[in-house]
Amino acid sequence: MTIETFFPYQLAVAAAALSAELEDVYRREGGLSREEWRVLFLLANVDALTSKELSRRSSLDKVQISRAAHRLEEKGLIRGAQSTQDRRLRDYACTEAGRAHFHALFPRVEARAEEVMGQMDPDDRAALERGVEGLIRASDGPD
Amino acid sequence: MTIETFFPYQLAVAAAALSAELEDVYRREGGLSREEWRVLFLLANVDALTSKELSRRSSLDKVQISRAAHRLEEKGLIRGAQSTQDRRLRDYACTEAGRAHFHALFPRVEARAEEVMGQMDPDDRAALERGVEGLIRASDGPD
DNA sequence: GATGTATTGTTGCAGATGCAACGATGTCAA
DNA sequence: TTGACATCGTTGCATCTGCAACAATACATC
Repeated sequence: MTIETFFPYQLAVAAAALSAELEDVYRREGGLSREEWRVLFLLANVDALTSKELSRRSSLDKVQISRAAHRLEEKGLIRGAQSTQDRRLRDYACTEAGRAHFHALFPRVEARAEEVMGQMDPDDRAALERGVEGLIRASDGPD
Repeated sequence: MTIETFFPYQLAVAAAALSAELEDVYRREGGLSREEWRVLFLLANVDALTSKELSRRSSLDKVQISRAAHRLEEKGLIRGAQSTQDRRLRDYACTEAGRAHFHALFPRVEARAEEVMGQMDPDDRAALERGVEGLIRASDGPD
């Protein structure tokens, strides 16, 4: 048994490779960290989300959300305010500048992803997409 | 388009979930960081490897290898010395304690991986393994 | 050999990260 | 209403990480 054939290692390497490609785009061309990218992604297509929902849907913890949101506010890409329904939470929404920034950036990120995924055998690619969904179901599954 | 259906995000989440499960084992039960785990994994099954080979085969850069190797040496799990063939490099080898530590730890890590992977539909699992190999080939491919 | 260039491991340092603690707020039972 | 407990966002702090610089070594060319 060598590490190159140990499946969890293979999965980590494959995911890191694709992630690094995309991060190269939204960091260099968009000036965003991975956490900021995820938060902006979530907010760009909806009216507003609470910090709690952002955390759950981005797979980031509350500290990461707090810090990423601060930086995005400083950049003028989102704005946040104390929630009126539960004053422990904060409601976040995209600014127009944030929406524009995201919609300018997203096609480039998507294109880079396609550059990598497009090199795969189509059947391998379909298998990967199916398998990843299966693993996600198994991970947050009913245990 | 929401982030939950964006494939690169799904892949990152799935990989992070499995990785966190395994890290929980080799960190808590083995006292190893992810970098230390990979280096020990590589050295446990061979006579010796140079720092350069460790870096390439572990997908870690030279700084990470240098620091992980230092910590493993402090713990008495590996030993290193300047290579005689290329004195810029270092040769690393497992100690007996290191080999014993790894072979006591590995089945537990493998078992945890099986706990997660075993919850997958067998066809999904086969698809995942095939897809990951395909993505790795596409990543370090002939481009 | 001498010299210039490339590669490797290590280290310093600035920035990022994870964790625990804290105050503020909400919830629920009495 | 009061009190006990839970949840949320933020902040300090210790640690980790990535990046650039550096010294040592190897290699190619002359």
